[in-house]
Amino acid sequence: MNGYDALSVEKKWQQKWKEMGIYRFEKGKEPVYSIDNPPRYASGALHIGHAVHYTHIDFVARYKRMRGYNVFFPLCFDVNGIPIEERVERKLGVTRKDIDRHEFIKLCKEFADENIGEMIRQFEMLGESMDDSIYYRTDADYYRRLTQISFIELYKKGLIYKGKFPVNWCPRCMTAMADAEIEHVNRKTWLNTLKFYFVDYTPPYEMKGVGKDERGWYVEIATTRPELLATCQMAAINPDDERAPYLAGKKIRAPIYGQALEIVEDEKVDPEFGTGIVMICTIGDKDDLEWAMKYGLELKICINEDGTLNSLAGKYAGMKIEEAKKAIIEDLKKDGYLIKQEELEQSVGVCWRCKTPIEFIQTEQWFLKILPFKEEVLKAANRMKWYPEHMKKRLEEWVESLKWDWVISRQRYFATPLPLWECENGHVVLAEEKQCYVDPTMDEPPVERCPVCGAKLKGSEDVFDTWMDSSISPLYNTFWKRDNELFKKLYPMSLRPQAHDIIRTWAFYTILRGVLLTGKEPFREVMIDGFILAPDGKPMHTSLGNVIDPIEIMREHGADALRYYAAGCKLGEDNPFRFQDLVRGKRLMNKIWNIEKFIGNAVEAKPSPPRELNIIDKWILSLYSKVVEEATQHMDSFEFSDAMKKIEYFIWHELADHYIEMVKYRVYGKKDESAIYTLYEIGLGIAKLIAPFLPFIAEEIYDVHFKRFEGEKSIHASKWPEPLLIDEKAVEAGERAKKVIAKLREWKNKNGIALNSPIKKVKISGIGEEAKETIKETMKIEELEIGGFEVEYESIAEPLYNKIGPAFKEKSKTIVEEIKKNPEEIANEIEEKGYALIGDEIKLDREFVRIVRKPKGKSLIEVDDIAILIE
RNA sequence: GGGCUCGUGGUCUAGGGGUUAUGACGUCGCCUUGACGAGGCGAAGGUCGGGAGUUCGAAUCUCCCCGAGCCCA
Repeated sequence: MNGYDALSVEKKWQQKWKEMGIYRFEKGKEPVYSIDNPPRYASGALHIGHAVHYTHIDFVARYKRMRGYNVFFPLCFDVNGIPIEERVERKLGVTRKDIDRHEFIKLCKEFADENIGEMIRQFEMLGESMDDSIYYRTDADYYRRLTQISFIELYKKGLIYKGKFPVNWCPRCMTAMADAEIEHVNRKTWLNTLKFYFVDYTPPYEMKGVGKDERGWYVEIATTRPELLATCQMAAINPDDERAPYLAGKKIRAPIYGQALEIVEDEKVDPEFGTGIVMICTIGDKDDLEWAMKYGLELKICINEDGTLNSLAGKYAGMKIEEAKKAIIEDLKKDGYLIKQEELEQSVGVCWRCKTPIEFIQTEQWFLKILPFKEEVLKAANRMKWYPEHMKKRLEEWVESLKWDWVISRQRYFATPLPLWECENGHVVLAEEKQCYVDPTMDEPPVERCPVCGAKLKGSEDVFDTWMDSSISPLYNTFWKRDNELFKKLYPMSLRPQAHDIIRTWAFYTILRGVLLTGKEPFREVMIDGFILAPDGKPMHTSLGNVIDPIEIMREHGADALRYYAAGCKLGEDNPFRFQDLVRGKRLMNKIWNIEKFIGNAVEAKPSPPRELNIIDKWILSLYSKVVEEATQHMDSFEFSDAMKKIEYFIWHELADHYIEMVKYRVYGKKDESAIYTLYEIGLGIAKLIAPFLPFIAEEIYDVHFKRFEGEKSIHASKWPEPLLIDEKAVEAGERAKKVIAKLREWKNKNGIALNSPIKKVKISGIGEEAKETIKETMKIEELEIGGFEVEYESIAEPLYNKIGPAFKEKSKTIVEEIKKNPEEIANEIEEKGYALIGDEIKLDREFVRIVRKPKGKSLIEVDDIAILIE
């Protein structure tokens, strides 16, 4: 009855908050807490992982605001790159090469625009307190301008170069790809075992993988890529292989093409794979490339940009890779080179969008030097605080393993253009900073002709890898190149929140760019989130049918319920989605709602501190104050689940279960000023404590019960609570009263007595008088005596393991056993003599045991050393 | 194959050297008392993925194995 109606309340505040505009960053106001909010990729629906991550970020934003910070938390979208191009291509059934470049870009922008409106709506539903007055999108001129300016600066510093270099290439998308864009999938393929005849060598005897036929002796080599035979330059065998002494250094001939290959020893060769001897083409996969570097092989590439073979491939030139593979296998068979074909499960690098296998090809690309800056990046990473700390290791491992520079150019359309023109002789003219944003495919160069050779200039058609855009978000956010004064104040940013899958991309590139362009790390703290898994603990996949839609969850249970789940997800860990958390969250909210209703009914005017506080009020205020302290500490280190748990336990199991029961007699009718004051302070305080987590219900509670007495128009513009008082004596007395009352309630329950039915006479021994009235009134005891009856106590010794262990080592076990066997005797002995004798020689001092007093007798109710007698 | 992380009652989770192992969801029993039955009281249920080791003592540390996640190869 009168439960909390989340859905209608949330709808109301979504609307009102928009009108109120309370989440505004104010330029110049200190102190600032700035969040490098991940720009949401403008591809469409919010998934549950996004929902939880952005909710975590919102916890921080709301908390910091309440702590008095001027919070910078932008509403922002990432609108560059291949996924949007892909969507548009698929939607229109075309490839971008079919339409005009600028027409295509326009279509991409329109596609993004359509999504952004819906995504803003989703953020509102979630209760995100992002600030739309500092809105940005990464495809806007004002943003791309910075990408270009940063390129110009890096170029002038000599960190950019153009080079021929083998790059990952998707033959379908016709673009170079960063390693990060490559997915690995398992595919079935044929492993072909081929004969490579020796040039002029006769092995001493037949061995595994070495055979002889009418044409002579040969080595068997297994390969999945026979179409690359033309570029084959070496073969290798593991030095531990027993055949190595006979084969290493010998020469063999590649089938069909006939070039001679030397067999080398290399421990990277897996002796178990195929025949244990591999052929090395310069560029088949990354291992090949490493070998090519290691042995200084010439880079021979037989695959073109469009996935056809070039003239190196001889008669197979012009064929597509798969076609050529089939043809060459036919020829190998025909010519007697093919020994056998086996099916093989193989991990293949594919384009993350279109799943076409990636090839290495030689292209002209632009590079940003990163290899010389590994140390600096690591140092910068060390100056930042990582939550959780172990995430930093992932970055370190990545940086240390880097082998080549960053390919920053792409052959795409929907991204930031490189701000440069080139002449036919390869001279480069950079755009001027003031020209940016500039699109060299449309705009004029700053000079008419090449200043070096006078040739005509042509605008670059290359665009940037979108990480070039993403990794300047802290520079954009701190007004770099827009307002130098602000930049000096705001950079580095306070916090980078992100997920653990892009440590090697977003985090790394951002730190690198920050270091290269400013000499400083881009943020002070990094908060790394894990993934949200399906309820079954597996990653969510449409094909597995285990996808959870956050929008549906919110429509059914409300955003606060979803946020309650998010609060239970530990930072940095992968969490399965838990429907049970929604249930618990809703119950908690209902509980809080009713507590606040009780408090609201009791309070008529804003109470001032009373002349004297009741001891029970001091008790609950102390517990409350401790929770405030603990929650604050947890929030400061992004331990949301710990904070939430502490707050929740206090609200439900201290405030509701005990305090409110104990205070009712002073509220009904009497309006005790100490009680009203306490209820008001805690009622308001807990609403504030839950405000970052459950912003909707917190606001509604504030609006209904507290706003008329408080100054702020929204709880989210109010101050985070401070501890009020901590009185250990009151805590002790309150805890004892709580135990007595709990025991009496339990006793009533067990005896089928209604909780509010009176008890005639109760005697209690073992507590003081402080809380006598509370116990008497709460339990409706007509006559309560403290003391007033003889209780026999017995002392019991309990072993203190952490004391006994280090002192007695291997004898500890016996001692503990003895104590457990005769707890009373040992306690008595220690109380009399100061020590107890165990066996003949072990003297057990008082410091090794805890002596507990317990009432003796069965007709009593006992809690610890308290005895209760009901007559 | 490598780096990092995780594996605790039916389910999810806390705890990361000291011995009745936290709580939630679910289950069972009792209780309509003036904030709340979306509540209260109580109960059953785990020996902490498996194995070995270090230690007086291990869910907690070390090693190996098994399973999972992310990234990389």
